[in-house]
Amino acid sequence: MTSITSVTRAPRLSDEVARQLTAAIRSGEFAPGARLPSEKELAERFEVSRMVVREAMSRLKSDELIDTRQGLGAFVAAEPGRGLFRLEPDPAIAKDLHDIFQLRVAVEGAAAGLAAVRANRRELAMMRACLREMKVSVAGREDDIEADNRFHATIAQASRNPYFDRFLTFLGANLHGAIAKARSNTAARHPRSVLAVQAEHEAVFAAIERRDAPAAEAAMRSHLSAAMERLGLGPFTGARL
Amino acid sequence: MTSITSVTRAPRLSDEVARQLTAAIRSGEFAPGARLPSEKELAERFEVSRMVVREAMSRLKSDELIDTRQGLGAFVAAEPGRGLFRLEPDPAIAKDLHDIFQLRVAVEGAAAGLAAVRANRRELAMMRACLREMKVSVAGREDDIEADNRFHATIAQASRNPYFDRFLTFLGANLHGAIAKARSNTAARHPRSVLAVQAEHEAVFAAIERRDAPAAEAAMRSHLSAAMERLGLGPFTGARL
DNA sequence: GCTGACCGGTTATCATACAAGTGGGAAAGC
DNA sequence: GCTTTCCCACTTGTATGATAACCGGTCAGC
Repeated sequence: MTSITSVTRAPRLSDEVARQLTAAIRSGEFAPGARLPSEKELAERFEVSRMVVREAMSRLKSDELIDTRQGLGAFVAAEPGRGLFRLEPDPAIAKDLHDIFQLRVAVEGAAAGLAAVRANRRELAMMRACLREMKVSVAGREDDIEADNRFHATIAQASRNPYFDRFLTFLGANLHGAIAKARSNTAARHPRSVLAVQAEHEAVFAAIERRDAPAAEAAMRSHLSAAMERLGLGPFTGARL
Repeated sequence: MTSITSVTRAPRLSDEVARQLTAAIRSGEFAPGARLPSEKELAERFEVSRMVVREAMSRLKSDELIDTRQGLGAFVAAEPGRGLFRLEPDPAIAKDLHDIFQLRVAVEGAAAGLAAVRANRRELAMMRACLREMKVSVAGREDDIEADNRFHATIAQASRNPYFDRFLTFLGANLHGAIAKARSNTAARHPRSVLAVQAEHEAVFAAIERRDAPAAEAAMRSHLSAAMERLGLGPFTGARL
């Protein structure tokens, strides 16, 4: 047995039905406001039980692609996909990774600017603690991703805008896996870049601490843009603040 | 019959079950990786049929909150909610509206900066056309929301980053309803503010046309921040670029 | 012309049954 | 005692059929 690989598990029927219906709606085959065929009819067309169709519809409902009313039928939502922002599970393509990271740079930069205005003593103390912790690690020639993430998360919270916080957490969760992979490819970080990261972090914090919003935003963008380059994603190429 | 109001339609059972399960997972009652009770057990606990539970689970699956495997059970995802960013259907609260709009300011500002670098001739022509169209409307003392939206959408596309584009479309869809309501409250726009809007748009376009990214970003932020104030949402309070 | 009961079709829910996958433990073999 | 095999309980996936609630239109009755 030489070329064994993971077997392809049979996909669930409801997944497949949901996929096809979603595609049909997104492609405009069913226009907004149009009525979908009845569950019975769809069940016959897909050659599955009505339950499978119902489960698929249930998912479309939670994605706000359709709207159902008892006795009437299922209708394509006026704005299909509103209220929902999705990212593909694992952005393997470097271009996508670059684009998502770019979005993060913009948002987290603005978050740092807000944090400079709004951060309270507790949050400043937290950032300071993270910096200290990372500094210790730098001395030991390794990086402390844990403290790094905490530092960024604290800034997001200090923006006092829960939507910034939530969106950055969301982007982070989607980037972390890909970043870890990219990092393992480019071998371990050089001690030099560890030092650079530390300096960048300190620049961000210094600006926040002295309540200098533009400087904080610029420092954060500069830091993240440098991080992009370290990961081999190319520069930010946005506005140089 | 004085105080008649729209009746509260009985919520679907599967909605309610999905809501409670989602809350339980988000609150950490079921930790990541933990196994949920079986469908049978949940059905008994909620006093509904197994079908209802299955439909609810189906939605949690599509939200990537849980993962099910035949014969084993349902498990909370390692990172619940990763890959999905949701906004509440109708952010009625002014604070939320302000926060979401603030996020838009940050992202669309950056998009304008990117557009200044990357916009091609076709996109510049499109922006110019929108400006002309709005100018005509200004002369007639009314605003052209259609052309306004198209102008902003073109800038988002010109950023050449599909994630900026998609995210701004997403935010726009969620804000439009609330904005329309806020606008009807503050009566019709004054002719003065219509003129101001036109001037702001032209400033944004001028910066993009001369490939001045920082100026484009600043102009867009200034424009959107002014829009926030016109809607009674307060200023942006971010970094002044 | 208007009202109101009725009807066919649709979704929502329930109950039950069977198929298929999983893991553990009983039972058999050594 | 140890290993291997097989069986069984449990779980999710799918199918079927039935009932309730709901909706829009129809049509008899007035």
